[in-house]
Amino acid sequence: MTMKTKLYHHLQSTTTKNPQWNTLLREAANKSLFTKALSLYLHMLRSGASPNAFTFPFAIKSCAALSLPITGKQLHCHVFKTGCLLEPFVQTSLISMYGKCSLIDNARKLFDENPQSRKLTVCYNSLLSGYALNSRVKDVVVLFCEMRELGVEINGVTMLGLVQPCGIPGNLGLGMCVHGFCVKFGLDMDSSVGNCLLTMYVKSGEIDCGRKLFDEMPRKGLITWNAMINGYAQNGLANNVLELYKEMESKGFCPDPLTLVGVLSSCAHLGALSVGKEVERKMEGFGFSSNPFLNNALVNMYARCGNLKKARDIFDGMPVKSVVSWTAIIGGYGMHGQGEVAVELFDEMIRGGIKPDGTAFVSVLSACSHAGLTNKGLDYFGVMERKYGLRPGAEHYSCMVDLLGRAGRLNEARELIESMQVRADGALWGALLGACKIHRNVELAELAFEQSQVKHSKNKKDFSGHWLQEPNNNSSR
DNA sequence: CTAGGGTTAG
Repeated sequence: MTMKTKLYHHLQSTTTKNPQWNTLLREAANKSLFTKALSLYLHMLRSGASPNAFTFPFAIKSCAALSLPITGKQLHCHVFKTGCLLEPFVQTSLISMYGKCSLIDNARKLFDENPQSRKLTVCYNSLLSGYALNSRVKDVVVLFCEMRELGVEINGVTMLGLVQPCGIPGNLGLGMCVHGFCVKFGLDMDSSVGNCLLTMYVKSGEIDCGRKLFDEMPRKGLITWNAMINGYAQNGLANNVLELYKEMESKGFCPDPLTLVGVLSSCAHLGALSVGKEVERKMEGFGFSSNPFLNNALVNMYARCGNLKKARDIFDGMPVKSVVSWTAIIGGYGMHGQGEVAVELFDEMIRGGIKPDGTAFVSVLSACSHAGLTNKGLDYFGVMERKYGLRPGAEHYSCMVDLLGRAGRLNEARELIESMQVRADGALWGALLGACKIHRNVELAELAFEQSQVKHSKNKKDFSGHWLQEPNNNSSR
């Protein structure tokens, strides 16, 4: 091949093949085939074609979805070299990628480096959603105020960034204020904003507010129904879940995996095995059988309903087991008196390289407690903070009090309570009271009873929302 | 830029 033909081939590949690569990349990313999208991008580079402003966003999006910050940073370099950084489509995808990879400061830097950012709603929106994802509530509010001061248009996506972080406990006051803003901007009936507000209320435990909003929403979509169903499920209102699920089906909506997750978890709580089995058949019928969320919920459902064999079969058949899958099966063995199996599984999980979280420790500690494996439980409790850096919460102390209490080691239980750094809750006093009853310790029982009667407030710290001024009718929109 | 999900003692 002569120099001339080489050059010709090169030119042809960069000019005529570029649109083809872009199309393939876009299609892969839009189908959520992110690994494929990234490998297409690499193929493209190797073939000599040069990426452009229509290439980068899809590659960057794929990094964000796969949580690959290092590849993301490399893409940032490529963007810089090709001079596409000022393209809003490219810039917003980079900001979003940094936000999703928890590199929010990089996102901010990118936003600040481009003076054009402060004129565009989409740039603000991408940074807002990054702050929201990283629970940086104050930054969200400050940025929103800045938008209003500069007169940048506010749209539904802006409000999503504002509403999302209000679902975390303690932010409900701000959330209600934000809801007011949505109404004033006429965006509360925007379906995504409405769904987001609904989720915010149910996550804050304000299930009645959520239901009111749900009933008022004029155009309820599948996501709306799912948000309400899962809201009930997360608040332990399992009967409401089944009722609403029935209503949803009667209205002709077809459930998707998210619907069925909430329904299955409620079946688990109610011990409603027959409904659970019906859901399992539906899963198979709709082709959701390999959904890991649904399989975790299914393992939990069978375990809680007492069918440990079925739970174990599903668990064993799962190709990828997360800490949630392990927690479900460990808890299942634990609550049915097979603490030895639960402990073995817990150790097997650790040997397999899965890091236990606070919930996994709750399930193994309670398994030890039920099976009388007192010292084993004490070992786990010790290792929890020392080895895994997990600070025990009230729920862990409750398990420990239960564990020590059942073993008759009431003084140790008492000492443990006295040494606690977290506030005791009703469950802890209940566990102590139960132990006192078994071991006939009247004096300690009196104390436990007294304490268990104290109302344990849910620690709802309200933001006053005074950072936000009332919106003027003449600004924005 | 873009709304909804699984596991947790008593």
